[in-house]
Amino acid sequence: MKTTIADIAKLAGVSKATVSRVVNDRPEGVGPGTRARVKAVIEEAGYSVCGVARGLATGKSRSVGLIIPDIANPFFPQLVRGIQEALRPRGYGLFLCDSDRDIGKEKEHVRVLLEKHVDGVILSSTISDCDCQLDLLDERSVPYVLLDRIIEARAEGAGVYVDNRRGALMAAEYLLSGGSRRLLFLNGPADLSLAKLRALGVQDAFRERGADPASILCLNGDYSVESGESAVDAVLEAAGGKPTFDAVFAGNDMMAIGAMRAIRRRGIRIPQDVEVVGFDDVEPARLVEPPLTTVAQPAFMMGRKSAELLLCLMDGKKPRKRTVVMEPALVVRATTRFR
Amino acid sequence: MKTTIADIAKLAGVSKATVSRVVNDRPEGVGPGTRARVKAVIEEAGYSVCGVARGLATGKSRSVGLIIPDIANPFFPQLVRGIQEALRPRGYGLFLCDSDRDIGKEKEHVRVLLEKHVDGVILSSTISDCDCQLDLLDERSVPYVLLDRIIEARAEGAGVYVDNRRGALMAAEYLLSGGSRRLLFLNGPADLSLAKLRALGVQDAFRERGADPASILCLNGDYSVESGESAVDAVLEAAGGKPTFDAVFAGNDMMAIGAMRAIRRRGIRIPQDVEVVGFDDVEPARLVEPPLTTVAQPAFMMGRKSAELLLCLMDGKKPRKRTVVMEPALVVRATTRFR
DNA sequence: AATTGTAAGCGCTTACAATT
DNA sequence: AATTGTAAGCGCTTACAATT
Repeated sequence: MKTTIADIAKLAGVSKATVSRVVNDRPEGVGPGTRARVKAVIEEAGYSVCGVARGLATGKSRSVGLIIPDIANPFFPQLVRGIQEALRPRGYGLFLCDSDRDIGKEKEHVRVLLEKHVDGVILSSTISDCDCQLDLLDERSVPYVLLDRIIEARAEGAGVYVDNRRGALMAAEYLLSGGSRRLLFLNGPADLSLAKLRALGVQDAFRERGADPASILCLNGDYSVESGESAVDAVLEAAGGKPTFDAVFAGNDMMAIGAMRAIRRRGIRIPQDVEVVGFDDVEPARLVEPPLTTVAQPAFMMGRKSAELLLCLMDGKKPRKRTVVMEPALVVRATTRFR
Repeated sequence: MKTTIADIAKLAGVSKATVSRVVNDRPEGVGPGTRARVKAVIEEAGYSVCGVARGLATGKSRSVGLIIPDIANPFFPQLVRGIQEALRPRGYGLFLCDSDRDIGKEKEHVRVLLEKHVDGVILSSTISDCDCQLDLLDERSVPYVLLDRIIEARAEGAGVYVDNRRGALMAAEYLLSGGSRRLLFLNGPADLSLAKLRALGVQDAFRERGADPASILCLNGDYSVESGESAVDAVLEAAGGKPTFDAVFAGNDMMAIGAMRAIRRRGIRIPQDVEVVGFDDVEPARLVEPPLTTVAQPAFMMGRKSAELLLCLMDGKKPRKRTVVMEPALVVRATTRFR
């Protein structure tokens, strides 16, 4: 049977209030002798506080929810690791919710998290033009921070992102600098804000170089290897197997890897005939042949920052910056030619 | 401000008990007219039950904890997906805990989960010869199921595993059948029960073929690409760059991929000079060059099964089988020669 | 018998009072 | 002023009683 604070109180010969004070390490309000005695009894009895009773009394559950589109995409586990790193020392639990790229499930997850009375939510939303799930959070004034995926109606809200426009610009510029001109831009879903920003970044690079942005062949995938592979395959098929492009820039590494497969299957050489650049720098990027040149995101740091920001919000403090934008970095490997 | 069951009761002109009954869909005990009226009021007010108050009243939190060694290892996200699939329809929340391959953190996570009053725990432990974390669970009679990682002292307890011995046997047998005789067995950590079972499986295969199990060169890695790469590199270095083995069987795909890198860097050909077989069949396995032959684990199914088993235990029912062992399957790709 | 309400209780926290 | 205790309250569920 479980021990409660009342049992400890009786065993130590003090009131429940006193036990509560030592359990919560309140510096004021308990004499040193009493504190030691109560601590000994707690240790002895193997008592640990009941979080749900405490939660009901304080209105805080010491848990947060994380909603992501797809835990199988290796970018997200890094986010999770960063979040855990920030949360663990504070004793917060993390509810993981995979929305499976389905906005309906995402909303459902928000509802469940609300029932669980999480103190805050970190959201990497599956689409950028819907904020109804955030309305639910606002109604209950549950703080949240957006992570990786901007939601356009809340762009000014708390969030942690990479500078997507700049990351895409870096990739496109690098490709242009190597002489590539006919770009196949394999972007993510068109309605995603980060995809739009990256499209702008690619156009920036073209304009800077005096190249025509209208010449960019832009396709959309869903961030899976298959979507990248089939999109590029369709383009090659339509052109009779000859590449109508000399460079591919993909919205993530998995699609880039898919593109590489479609390209190499046709006997087209990477990087001699076609250069390829990805985005994210997940582990598979450096394992494929040839190793993938990509725009790295500091995923672990982004996760950690988002949790720190949320912690700050949950403490009722004003963060110095509500929106933090992190720097991408081009990692040159072997799917691009030597410059 | 938040609406409570008392607010709804007042608005609908009924007692809290009645509201509670309709919220929980108790078939008996509420007249159809009342039920409809209360439902309308709930809808109108946007009320949702407070899980923590309910949890205190019922002693159930409708949440479970999952502890895994490393979410960045692509095998585990599949487990997570399977678990979520089983949990979501029942409205259970999932606390994700990454032990970071550290038994100390693992124990700490159990303590935190106990404070959160989870109704059950799924544990993929980082070592096999310690069950002190399970003692904590037993003391509070919190049901748990072991997943993927057996803990030897509780081998008879609820658990979901793949048939590791048989999986290893299949891999070794396939290598022997192709004529490979000098095996480098790149196993996982030696104290892991599943690693011991796989070692037995490899020996079984050798004995069946009349080969000498003592001839197996066995090394241990930590399931990372780096550990596989450096282990094989050290062996090659010691032998002056010439392979002293004609086949590698690795304890997971990531180590197999590391081994491939070390091998190819020396100009040794796969599969002509050395065959390689992995374990797990995670996504990177089919993306590397050449695509990796591997022993597939039904990770998604294993996750789902473990959650179903836990659900069963939490409902206080006796599961038909406390231990479920799933079948591995050899997936032949291109790191082994054509048979 | 079906419907509805009363009231206690789940295990904590914390404002306030009482004691030293 | 520092230490300790009293008692109410957090928002539910549910056994039991009361009503129709």
